[in-house]
Amino acid sequence: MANGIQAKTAPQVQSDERSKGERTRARLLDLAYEAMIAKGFAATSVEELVDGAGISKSGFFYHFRDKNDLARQVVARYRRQNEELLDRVEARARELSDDPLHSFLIYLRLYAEAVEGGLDLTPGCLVATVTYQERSFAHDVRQANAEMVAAWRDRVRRWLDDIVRVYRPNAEIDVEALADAAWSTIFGAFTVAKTLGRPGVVSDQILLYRDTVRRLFAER
Amino acid sequence: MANGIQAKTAPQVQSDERSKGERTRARLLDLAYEAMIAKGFAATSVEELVDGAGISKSGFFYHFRDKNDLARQVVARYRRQNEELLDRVEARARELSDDPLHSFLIYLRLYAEAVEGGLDLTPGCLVATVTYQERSFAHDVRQANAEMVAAWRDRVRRWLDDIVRVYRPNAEIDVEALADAAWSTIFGAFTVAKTLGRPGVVSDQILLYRDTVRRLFAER
DNA sequence: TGTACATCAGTGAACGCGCGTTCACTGATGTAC
DNA sequence: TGTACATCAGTGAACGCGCGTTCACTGATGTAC
Repeated sequence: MANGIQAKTAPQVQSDERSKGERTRARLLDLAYEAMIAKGFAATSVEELVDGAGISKSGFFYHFRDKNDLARQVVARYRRQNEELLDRVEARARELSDDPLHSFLIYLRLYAEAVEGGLDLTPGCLVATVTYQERSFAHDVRQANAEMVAAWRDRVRRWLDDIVRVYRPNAEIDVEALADAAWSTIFGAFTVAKTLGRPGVVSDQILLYRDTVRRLFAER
Repeated sequence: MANGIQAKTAPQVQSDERSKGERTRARLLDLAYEAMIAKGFAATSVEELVDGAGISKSGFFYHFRDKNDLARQVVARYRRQNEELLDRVEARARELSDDPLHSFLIYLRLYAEAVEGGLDLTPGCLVATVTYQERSFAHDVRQANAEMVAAWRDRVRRWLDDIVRVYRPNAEIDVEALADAAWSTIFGAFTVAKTLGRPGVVSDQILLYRDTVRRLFAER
C-alpha cells in the first residue's frame, strides 16, 4: 500500500551514491511493482520492463535469475516498505498517547492519511495481485505473501489485546474477527477503489473501521 | 461469491433437458469460473478447459468466439447467479420483517450463511480476479465487472436510505461509506480467506459488518 | 416412409507469434603488485 | 605509474515452446416434402 517509492528519479544524473547496477535494479523493481498492480503479473512482460529501464532483455537476467525471482524481490521490498511505514506511524502514535486505545485510533488515522497520499496513480494492492494469480507465481512467492499478511494481522491483534486489557468493550466482541477486519477492510477497499476508479474509498473505509473500534470501546 | 453452481453433474446421464451443446458450454463456463478464481485468467489455458470438458481445442471455438468471449460470459453468468441469490435472500428477509433495519440485518445474516455454504473448495471472488488482471481482459469485460459492482453497491445504498428515513443513527454517519463498506468487506474478506486459507473469514466479516450497522441504529 | 438438405456439435492438423530463457561475448571500471 | 587480471553491467542473436486461433472437413440429429 502507499507505493512508498518516489520513482521518477529526479534529474540527479549523478549524486546518487548507489552503484549503476543498483539503480537499474531498483528501477526494474519500481516498474514491475506498478505494472503488476496495474495489469497483473502474467500480463507484465520482461520486455516492457527493460524498455522502461533502457536496457536489453538479456540485461534483465543479469539482475534476476528468472521472472519469479523478480516477483520474489518485489514482494520482499513491498513488505519492507510497508513495515517501515507501519513502524513510523506506530512510533508517532505511541508518542502522541500512552493509552492503547487512543494511540490505536491515532495510528489508524495516520495510516489512512499516509495511504491516501500514496494513491495518486495506481490504487491497488500487491497482496490481492499475488493472491488472485496463484498459478503465475512460484510457491515461495505465494507463501511469502501469506506470511506477510499474517504478520501484519498479528500487529493489529496484539494492539487490540492491549486495548481489551484496559477497556471493557460495550458489546461482547470477537477480537479475532476485529483483527482480521483491519486488513480485510484495506484489501477490500483497494479492490473497490480500483474496480470503480474511486481512490478515496480506501481512506474512507479505514476511517470507518476506526469509528467502529472507537465506538466499541467508548465509555458512554 | 457463493459459486452457486452444483457442477459435478450427478449421474444424470440423460434426463437433462438441455441440448448437448448447452451442457458442454455450461461445463466450460463452470470450469473456467473455478480456474479463473483459483489461478487467474491468463494462467487458465483453453487446453485445460477442453480437457476437463472432454472435447478438443477447436471445439472450444465453436462455443466461444475467442478467449475473452468466454470471460465475458463467465462474468455475465456470475452476475446473474449472484443477483438471483440476492433477490431470493432479499425476498425472504422482507417477508420476515417489514422494518427496513430488521430486514436488512436478516438479509446480511442470510447472505453470510449462503456464502458460507458455497465456500467449500474455492474461496475467492471473481470481481477481484478481473480487477487485478486488468490487461488480460478486453475493455468491455472490465466495464461489465465495474457496472456489476456499482449495481450491487446501489442495492445496499437504497436499503440504507430506507433505514435512515425511519431510524435516527446514534452517531453522525456517512451513508455513502457505509454502502461502500458492504461489498468492500466482502471482497476484502475473500482476499484474506484466500491468502491465509481461512474460508471462515468471509461470513465472520459479513456478520461484523452487520453488527456495525445494528449498533449504529440500535436504540439504547 | 424414404430421401434431401440443413443445422448441430464438434475433430485434427497446422500456424504463427509472443515471451521467457540461454549463451557466448564485451566495454568500462576497480584492484593488486 | 604502468600492466594484468577480475568484476560489473551489461549486449545481440537465437531458441523453443506454449498457447490462442484458423480452416477444411465430418458424423449425428432434426426438419420439409
